[in-house]
Amino acid sequence: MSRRYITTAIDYPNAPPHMGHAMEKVLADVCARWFRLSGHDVRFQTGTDEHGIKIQRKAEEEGMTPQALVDRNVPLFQSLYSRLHISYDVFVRTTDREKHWPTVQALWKKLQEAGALEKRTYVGLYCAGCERFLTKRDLADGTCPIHHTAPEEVSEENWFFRMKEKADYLKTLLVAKDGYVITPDSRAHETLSLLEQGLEDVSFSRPQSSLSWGIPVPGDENQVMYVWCDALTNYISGLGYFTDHEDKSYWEDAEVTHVIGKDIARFHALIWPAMLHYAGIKTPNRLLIHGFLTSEGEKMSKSLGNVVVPDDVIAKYGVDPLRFYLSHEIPVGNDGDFSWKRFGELYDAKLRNQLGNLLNRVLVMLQKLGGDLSDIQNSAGLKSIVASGWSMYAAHMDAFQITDALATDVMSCVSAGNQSFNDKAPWTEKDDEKRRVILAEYVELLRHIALMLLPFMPETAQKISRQLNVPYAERMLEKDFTIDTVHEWGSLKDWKKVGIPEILFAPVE
RNA sequence: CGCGGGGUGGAGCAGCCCGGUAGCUCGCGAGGCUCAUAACCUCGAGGUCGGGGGUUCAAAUCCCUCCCCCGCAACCA
Repeated sequence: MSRRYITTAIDYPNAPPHMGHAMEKVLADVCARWFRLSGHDVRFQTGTDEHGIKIQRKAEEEGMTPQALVDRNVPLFQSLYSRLHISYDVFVRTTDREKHWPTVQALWKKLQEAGALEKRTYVGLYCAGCERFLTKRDLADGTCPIHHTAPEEVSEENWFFRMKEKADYLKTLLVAKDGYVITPDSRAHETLSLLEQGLEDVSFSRPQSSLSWGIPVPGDENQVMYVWCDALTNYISGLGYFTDHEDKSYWEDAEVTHVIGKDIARFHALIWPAMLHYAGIKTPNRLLIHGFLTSEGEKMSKSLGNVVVPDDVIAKYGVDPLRFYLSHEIPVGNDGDFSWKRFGELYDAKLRNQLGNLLNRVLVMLQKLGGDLSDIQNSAGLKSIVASGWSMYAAHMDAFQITDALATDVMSCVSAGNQSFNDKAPWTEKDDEKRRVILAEYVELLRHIALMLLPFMPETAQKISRQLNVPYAERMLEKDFTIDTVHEWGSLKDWKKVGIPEILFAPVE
């Protein structure tokens, strides 16, 4: 058994969560559940990034303190994730002064000791209307595109992170692909290309006067940390680094995977390893980078009015169909689309007609014969379908190709089941005992399908297993449940009888 | 020359790195079955793989070039 530590990005709670948030968490959860199921000792962490100017401003607009704003919004994320059955172990809030701040401030000091930080004067183009610095790229004809005024040159003191120093180190790290992997490859290439273009040192703090909602820089009370040292550090503050409850085992002795979106890929790929290297901490093992969701083919935006709220989908179809859609439709690394039409098609074709119907047709017939399961055979050749299904499935899951695992490997077991069932045509068999023995094979097939579905649709996996009356059904969602002893054909000797068939996925609309 | 992604049957995608009968899902049409959630199974129609040029016995796949689309990133302007 090896240790695995998997994290998501921490969300910015200046507004309620949307489908993009759900997608990332489901992806990470599918991975975490697969890790556990295949016998690893897993720690899964998520959280919220609660500081920064946007929160500060949003709070002002709403006439409340920033703390009150995040205290109001963070539970929206937590409650969504609990409804989505995101099986995280730790939830880090960057405003947590007990658990998060001490690590961040300690890391800051380490960086300082290592010579990574240097105070400089930053000169930038400041737009008074926006109350922020603009880059040349933001400008339209030399003026702010929003306020149409020329920004003024303003200088302020910042602590800078000496990123340039680590360019060679990072290049070596990326090229070696040894212990530090960026998935998918295209993102690794992009990162290298960024490196080739040359790195700039990064502003790590702002004066209190321009950013007050953040963690104070230790030993320099007029400075507040900018996002990087604050937010990225959540990955180790959740492990209590540099405190008296430090647990390095899930970092030093674990395979560390950060699941993040493409928007923050470059920061995770460059700044974070550089920080860790300065501080003498090992780099994470893998960045798993996902794309973005569009809605009905267009960019999700408030002004277009096409922002999809996970709750609407959950209310209509339920949690597992949503998890299924996200895992089935959007290959890791690609952008994906959320389409109600496509959702409905998938729900009907895959979940109701193929999966639900297979379960039902088998179970109803067997139940009429008393449901006895003794003597599970392999006359329909299902054993080899299951065996090769498991092997492809495991390979895909281990390679984070979860779309292939679900859409190809699991669904082809389902489809092979329906196919074989038609060929065998047990309803034409007049001898009850012979018919029962045939049916028992399909029940065993379904047991395996449910196991394979577990990372994707935990609740459904359990429902199927309950209908099948599998002995482990009640404990299969526990974190120490593994497939180790149960993924072999006919391995369940104490399984005697099936349960009551029920409709798994009801028609919607 | 900013960077990146993409253009494959009606729709959505895979295949491209490592050239060799163009594949999957949905949808559509015909037939079969009737155990089952009008579900299941089989067969079929439909593509000169964005255009042009090159390399090669052979190109969706490699090289050059042109055209077109989408982002530069998540609710915030």
